[in-house]
Amino acid sequence: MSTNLQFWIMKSEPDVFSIGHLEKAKNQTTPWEGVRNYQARNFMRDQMKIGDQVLFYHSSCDVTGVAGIAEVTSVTYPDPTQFIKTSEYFDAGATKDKPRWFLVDVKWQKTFKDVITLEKIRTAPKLKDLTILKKGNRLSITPCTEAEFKNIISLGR
DNA sequence: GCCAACGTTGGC
DNA sequence: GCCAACGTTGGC
Repeated sequence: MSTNLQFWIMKSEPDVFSIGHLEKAKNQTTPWEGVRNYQARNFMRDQMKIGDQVLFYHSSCDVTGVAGIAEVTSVTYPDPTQFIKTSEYFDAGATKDKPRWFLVDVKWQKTFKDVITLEKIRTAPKLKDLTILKKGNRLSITPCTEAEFKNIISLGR
């Protein structure tokens, strides 16, 4: 594994878009559209690279936690939904010349048999510094270390 | 449904 | 540039 790869946790509400949706999507790939937070946007625009590994997190649902693995499969490009007037993600302040929102494509890799629950993650001593566990953290995209990434996956075994 | 925490907006 | 008001996130 190349050492310049980065590791991420990306949240999605499974009622809207789950790991199952991603697995069944065309090419098992989706543009990660709808992010309207500057910090999360900046991660996609400035830091994500093809091959980066993603933990797919289910939020605001019955069983919250990491539901599977995905991978970044595109370079950054403007989120097309910001230009679509009828879209809930439409942004009147964005133009094609000066887009405001950027995204990457994400491809399905694996769906865990059981969701690795937030509770399990929270009680793992090695994961005590994980960003999503910090008080008040609501960011939908956060980086994690390779060690944290592997530790989370190991909780499912 | 509640509510803490955070981000954004807009008046000044 | 400050900050109050408002909107959103997301666990519970």
